[in-house]
Amino acid sequence: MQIGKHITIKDVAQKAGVAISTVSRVFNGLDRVSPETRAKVELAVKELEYSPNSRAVSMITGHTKTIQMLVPDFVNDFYGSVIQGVEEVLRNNDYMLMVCSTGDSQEADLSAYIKRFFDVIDGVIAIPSNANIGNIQSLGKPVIFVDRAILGSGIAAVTADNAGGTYLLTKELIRAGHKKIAVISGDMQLNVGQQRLWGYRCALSDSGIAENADYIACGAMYEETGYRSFKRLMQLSNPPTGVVACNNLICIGCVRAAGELGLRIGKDISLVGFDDHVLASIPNPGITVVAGQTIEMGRRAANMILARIRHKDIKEAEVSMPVELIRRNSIRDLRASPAK
Amino acid sequence: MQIGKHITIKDVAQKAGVAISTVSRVFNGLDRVSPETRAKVELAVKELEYSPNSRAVSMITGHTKTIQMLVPDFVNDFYGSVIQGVEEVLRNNDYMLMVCSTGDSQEADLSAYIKRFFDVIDGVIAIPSNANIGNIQSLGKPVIFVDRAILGSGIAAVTADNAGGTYLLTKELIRAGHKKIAVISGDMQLNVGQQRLWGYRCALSDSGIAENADYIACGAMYEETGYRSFKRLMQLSNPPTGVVACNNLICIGCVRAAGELGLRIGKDISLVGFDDHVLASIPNPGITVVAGQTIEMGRRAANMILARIRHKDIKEAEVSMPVELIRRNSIRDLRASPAK
DNA sequence: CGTCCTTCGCGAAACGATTCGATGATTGAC
DNA sequence: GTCAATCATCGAATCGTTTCGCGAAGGACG
Repeated sequence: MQIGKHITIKDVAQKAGVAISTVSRVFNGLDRVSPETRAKVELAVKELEYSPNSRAVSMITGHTKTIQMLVPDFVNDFYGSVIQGVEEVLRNNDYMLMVCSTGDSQEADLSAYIKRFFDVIDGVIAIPSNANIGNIQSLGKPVIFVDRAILGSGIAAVTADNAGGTYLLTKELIRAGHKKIAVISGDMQLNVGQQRLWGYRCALSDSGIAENADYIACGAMYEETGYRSFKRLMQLSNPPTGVVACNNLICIGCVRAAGELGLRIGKDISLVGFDDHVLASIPNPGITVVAGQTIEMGRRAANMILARIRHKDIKEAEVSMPVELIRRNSIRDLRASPAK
Repeated sequence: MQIGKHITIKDVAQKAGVAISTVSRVFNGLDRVSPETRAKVELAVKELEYSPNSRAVSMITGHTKTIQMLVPDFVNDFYGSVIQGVEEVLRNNDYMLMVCSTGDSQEADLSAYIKRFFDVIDGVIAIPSNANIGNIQSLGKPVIFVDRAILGSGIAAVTADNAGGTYLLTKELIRAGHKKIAVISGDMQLNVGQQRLWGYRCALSDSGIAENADYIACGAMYEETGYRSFKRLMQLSNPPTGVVACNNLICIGCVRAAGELGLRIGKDISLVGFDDHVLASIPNPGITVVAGQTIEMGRRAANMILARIRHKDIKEAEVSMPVELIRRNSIRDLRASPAK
């Protein structure tokens, strides 16, 4: 309608014939206002289509109703799901979501990103890409990690049941008669990498299978890691018959490598993965995975940060979300027919 | 460090022994300041680690250095790529990115989302999910559409060469000897749906192939549409031998349906798609697609909005980005061996 | 030596809201 | 009828900046 100036509280006050402070009081409703005055003001507000300028409000009140979210990138749809959950909750609570990608770089310092926009945010939700978080907790604003936690950082996190997930996955291979099982995991500085490897180890030792150092590959949680490690594993003189891929990207890398090597998944090689994704869900052959509720993880994180903003004294808590095994056709049953 | 109050310009002024306005001037460097004074101030700024409060700045200057981005959702990695490009440019220009998902709903009114945060943004970049854009251009802030344009809305847009893409795709099928070619496209209200269908039609008529109404399916650009339409097409008494899927999701739906029907892509049925995605790029069999530079589209849009913020008088312009054909193995060559 | 002009720095107003203490009107009790 | 208490409303200060107008100092010139 009007391209020019925006309606201010002053305009409303003038139109309603009351003081500025009175208009403010009918909005924030702390103090009592007589019914007639309130009616006059509300009429003016409606006619003028007034809504308070949030910048001005935040100067006084100190809060901006904005949460900053830091993710490694936006292209991985796993991160996308988390953002989706966060944004949903925030929107319903009249908060805004500011996003920032930190990139893959191992040196990216999270606290630098936060400092940059420090004065316009009330809190931070981050998916850290490394353990380099600077003096994040001294910033004085609530921070929550999602998907990955940083051990000993004292920062609350919402994660998947990492160890439980790879345990299930590995057990599934063992149940089908596999003994030579490899794992491809990520950075050991992050809990995801550590815990997912740990679940694999537990499953092995529970079943009395000895670990083989050659079968353990660690890198970063990227497709490249999966691709390279898979090829290396297959070139071993005594290659594994089953592979546990510790995230969606690694799994995709494995599939790509298998394709190039002419290995049929579910027949020549068995593959299971952490996190569900399109490639795994299409029955060709369809890959057995454990899947967490990624959107729900985002929702939880958002609710946690909101709670911390409202009540400053909430202490750290780690939320671990259950994962579910989705059986598909990527495991060859070695009990039926002997290994090739 | 200090949990309590933040450092203000006042603290800097006091420490440097100058007036507040002087500090401001060394920051904004419009007016001249003597070298010694400047040095004193800069020292104080460094020691105190001062940075101006952007809320206060924006109260005066009127701009917030924040762009709002509206997307249907965050899970589709196509949208993710666009966001990635936008965010990259914005970050490098010291702008912030606020995101909001509008959902799939056909009634979602874009201008309502914008109004909600109107006073904290300088401009809007949107991927509209329908043609219901309200009185968006009367808002008085620059708006750019990405991926999809709305015909006759008078709003600038960055899109892929839609017609050109499906033209290439369809031609590729024709070149391999296909004559019975179906297309699955999206909403005809949006230019994507229209133009992609148009490219298919042009390719057909250029090659003297008559259109068959049964072979044209329109829905929404979702997996469900691809899945259903593909199944319907295959149940026709005279089914097509080739299918053009007009976006990544539709293509995924087709692959899923083909799998369920036991049809092998590249053998029993030929499939080509608009937009690249993981499923298409894995050689199993690998799907021929046309791919736009999605991240680049986001970058362009961001640069356009920045330009419009700085120079208010830029008039509308439609940017169409070229697409590239990526040949893989999803087309059966009918010239070599007769159709089964 | 006085005047004028330039340069540098200061103080105050303004942006749009919240909030607290003050004011004036109304009411109730004695 | 007087005084105190209550209630609705108002005005002013405040948040942290930018920006404009003005004054002081100092150099150039007649």
